[in-house]
Amino acid sequence: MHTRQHIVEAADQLFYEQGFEHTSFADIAAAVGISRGNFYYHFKTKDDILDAVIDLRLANTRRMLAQWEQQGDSARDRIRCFIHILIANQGKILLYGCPVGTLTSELAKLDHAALTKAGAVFTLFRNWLQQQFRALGREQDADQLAMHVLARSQGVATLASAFHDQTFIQNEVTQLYHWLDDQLQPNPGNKEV
Amino acid sequence: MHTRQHIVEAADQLFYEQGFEHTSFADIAAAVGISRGNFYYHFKTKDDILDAVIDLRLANTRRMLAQWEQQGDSARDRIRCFIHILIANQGKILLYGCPVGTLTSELAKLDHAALTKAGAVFTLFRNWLQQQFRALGREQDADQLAMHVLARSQGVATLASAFHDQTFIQNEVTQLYHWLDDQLQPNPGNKEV
DNA sequence: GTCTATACGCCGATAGAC
DNA sequence: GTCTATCGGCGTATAGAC
Repeated sequence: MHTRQHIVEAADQLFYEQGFEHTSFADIAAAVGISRGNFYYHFKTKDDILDAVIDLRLANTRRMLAQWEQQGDSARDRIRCFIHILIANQGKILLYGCPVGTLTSELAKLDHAALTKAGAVFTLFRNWLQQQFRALGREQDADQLAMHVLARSQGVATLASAFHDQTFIQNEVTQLYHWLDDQLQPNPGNKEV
Repeated sequence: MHTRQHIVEAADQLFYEQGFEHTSFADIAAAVGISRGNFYYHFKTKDDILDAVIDLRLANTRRMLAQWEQQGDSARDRIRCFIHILIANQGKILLYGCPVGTLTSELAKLDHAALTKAGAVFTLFRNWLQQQFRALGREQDADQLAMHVLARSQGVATLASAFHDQTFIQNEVTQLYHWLDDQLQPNPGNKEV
């Protein structure tokens, strides 16, 4: 029971830092402090571990979104919470990129069955952001705006990791905040969606 | 001589579609139509193949950028050439994402020595875009604008692949074109960059 | 230059003792 | 629940014939 959760948490971290395929049972076992054999009492296959890891990420994401929902005063502030992840997690992002984006990319290339499930984490963020933009009165293009924010964040994470550039994250986050405020007071001369 | 180039080209494609680590010598040998043993006459290690693949990508990128340099009438048109890759390669992008971004992400997680070299492809685009923005009179923030365009493109590729959404690419490319034109006629009310 | 045969290690997975 | 021992397969890489 306790061990199972330790395995999932260790795998979650290792899949992020080393990649899914590159992480072996030996790696996870060493991180948890158990033998390789004991492993199969808790999980039958490696794919089962991946499944559990994605479930953990889905649960963690739902909890985080719910927390922002209560914490943020306005939809604007809540969207800013999302954008702020780039700052809060910048240390890990500089080293390993975005955990959601890099996992889906890897699974896509592996043609792995869990790709759809991994993409569900993206969908959680997408729907949540969509909801916020609807609250801002952007019913018609709420989803487009949500995808735009997601894409901008992904790009920032990828480039920041590739160039190990922390200042770049700061710059882009500032621009994203400005972009968000531009969406609040629609300017007729502004061509941005 | 001839075989060597075949190997590099096949590896280039397979590394893109399947990932570097997931691609075995057997995969490349099968694609080229040679035996695994013959392989080692041309390359001593798998890392040597990766090195040659990155060299190929660097050369191809330089050629493409030089072509845009001649073809495009204005710096604006040349930057549009870059953005247009998302449309031109959308089929492969929907399946495998961006070849530059996904390779650097993978190598970063593998802690691979070739990571820096792989990042040089990004730098080629970055410097070229920087040059274009300088030609547009944006000397002071040319690099920031270049990184912004790179990041936006990366994000679009990642999300398009995750959601297999072709329309999303179209939308974001249109927005990028608008953003670019906004940079040409600086609007005092525009808070972007 | 290209082939076959093979060494050697790591991986995922299983069997069975404790 | 946890362990040790072990299997079969695939991976990179080597040796040597043609």
